[in-house]
Amino acid sequence: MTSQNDAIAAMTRKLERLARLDDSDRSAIAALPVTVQFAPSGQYLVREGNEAVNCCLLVTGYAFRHKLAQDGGRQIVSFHMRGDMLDLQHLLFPIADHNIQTMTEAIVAWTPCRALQQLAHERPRIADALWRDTLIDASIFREWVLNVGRRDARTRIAHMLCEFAARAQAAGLGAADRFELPMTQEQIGDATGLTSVHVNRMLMQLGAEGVIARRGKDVIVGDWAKLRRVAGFDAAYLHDAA
Amino acid sequence: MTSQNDAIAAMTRKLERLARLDDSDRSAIAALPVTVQFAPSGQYLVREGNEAVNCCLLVTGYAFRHKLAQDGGRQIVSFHMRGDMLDLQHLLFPIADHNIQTMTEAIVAWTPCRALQQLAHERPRIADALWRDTLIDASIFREWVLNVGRRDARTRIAHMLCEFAARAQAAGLGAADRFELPMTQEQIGDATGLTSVHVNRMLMQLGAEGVIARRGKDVIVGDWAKLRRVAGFDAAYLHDAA
DNA sequence: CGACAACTTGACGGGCGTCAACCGGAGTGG
DNA sequence: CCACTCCGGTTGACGCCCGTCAAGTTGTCG
Repeated sequence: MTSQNDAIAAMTRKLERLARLDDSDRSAIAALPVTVQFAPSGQYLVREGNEAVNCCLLVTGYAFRHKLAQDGGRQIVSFHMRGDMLDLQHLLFPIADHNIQTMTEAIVAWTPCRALQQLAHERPRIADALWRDTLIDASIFREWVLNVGRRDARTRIAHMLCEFAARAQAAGLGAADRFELPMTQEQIGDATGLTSVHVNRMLMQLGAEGVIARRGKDVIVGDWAKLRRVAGFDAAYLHDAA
Repeated sequence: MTSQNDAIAAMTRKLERLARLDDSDRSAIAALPVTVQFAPSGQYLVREGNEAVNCCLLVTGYAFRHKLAQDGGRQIVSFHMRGDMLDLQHLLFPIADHNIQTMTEAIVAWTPCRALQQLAHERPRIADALWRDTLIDASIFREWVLNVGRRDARTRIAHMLCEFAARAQAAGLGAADRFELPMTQEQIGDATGLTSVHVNRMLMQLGAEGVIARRGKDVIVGDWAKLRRVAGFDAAYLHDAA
């Protein structure tokens, strides 16, 4: 019960940041049929090739999208956190073209794609919000193409840290100079097109330079200006999603 | 005059492939205010940081999107051809987050973003078509992240060729085994995260293996099965846009 | 406290970048 | 009509960043 309300509240908060909603929009969102589910770490939420019937909202925890190359190599194409809607990329397609998997324990809320589509058809402001969210995702994908295509290992990882920190803070997670980095170094490697060994080398180097420090899964940013400089990070591509 | 009709026809054809339109949809599209422009090769159509007021349709010719890294490195994030709408990625944002540039001489048609937005609000089928188009672009971005992140040089280039051939054919350009490859090897390098020198080496190698042959700007595919195998190409991510 | 995943570190090798030279075709101007 | 220029393509030599392999350490959970 209460977790359903949490889910609705999370979605409303997210959409509210993307477009100006009125009360009737908010009550239409509240009327969505929602099923809440607990998911352990590593659970698949969407599988490539399967039909995406329900649309998934991440209420708590972290998840990531990934695709597999023919040789078995895995490429993570985005990370997701509390409040993110994970299936809008599939909203108008029958078949999923990538996988989504939890990275930690998570609570997810499912709602039928049909219901969301209908909401979008009836309510232009909600349609705009959903559409804008998918466009921000697309902008992030483009930045990732640049990241893996044209930056060296140290820069790539620094950039990934900047983006994750910015988004985490926008989602109300972590503090200005400290946030949780829930993924393993192998997952960082799969996101940046590197191996876990080399990710480790670069993280150690950034640590030795005093740019970041690590306490367990937490990252403490010692020098934001330098981290941004190393990363070549400009948050414009996040379009105020952060 | 006639080129305006060409532009409307091209857009209608494109949207028709993305959603089922009726006559009223078609006449609404035909009523869009359109300005047709000739653009020489290398012309910027959209600049990062500028406001995207008008939305651009590519009537003939080729174009590409790109972003610049801090060190001056350029990453091309997509190629575009006849019939593609180039600004839907900016439709709901004030500021462009990447550049779009022609790759050949081109004819482009401009229509106010506002007019398209309004059309989308009034006509759910057109909204679906436009939205679906942006989702396909996003799916292609994800595949490119995989391409530059997890495939070696030869595979990357082969994959890029497969995608371009598939999309060109869907756009009614080229034959089953021969198509124009309008970009320079440096542009191929910027799209695949390689240098033009290495692109050349790989193209020569694919030629020596009999997979492809080149006649000027044209590519002749000698062995489709092998090219697809080398590339690890599966067209599912194009979602029948090809 | 044992098992297992994740992290850490070192040695070595290769794929691709860098630099440099040369070639070939298309456009240009005398 | 030919010489000049320039851009793009082609090829070789060399070196480095990062992958690979392997061993050891730390941390966590049962």
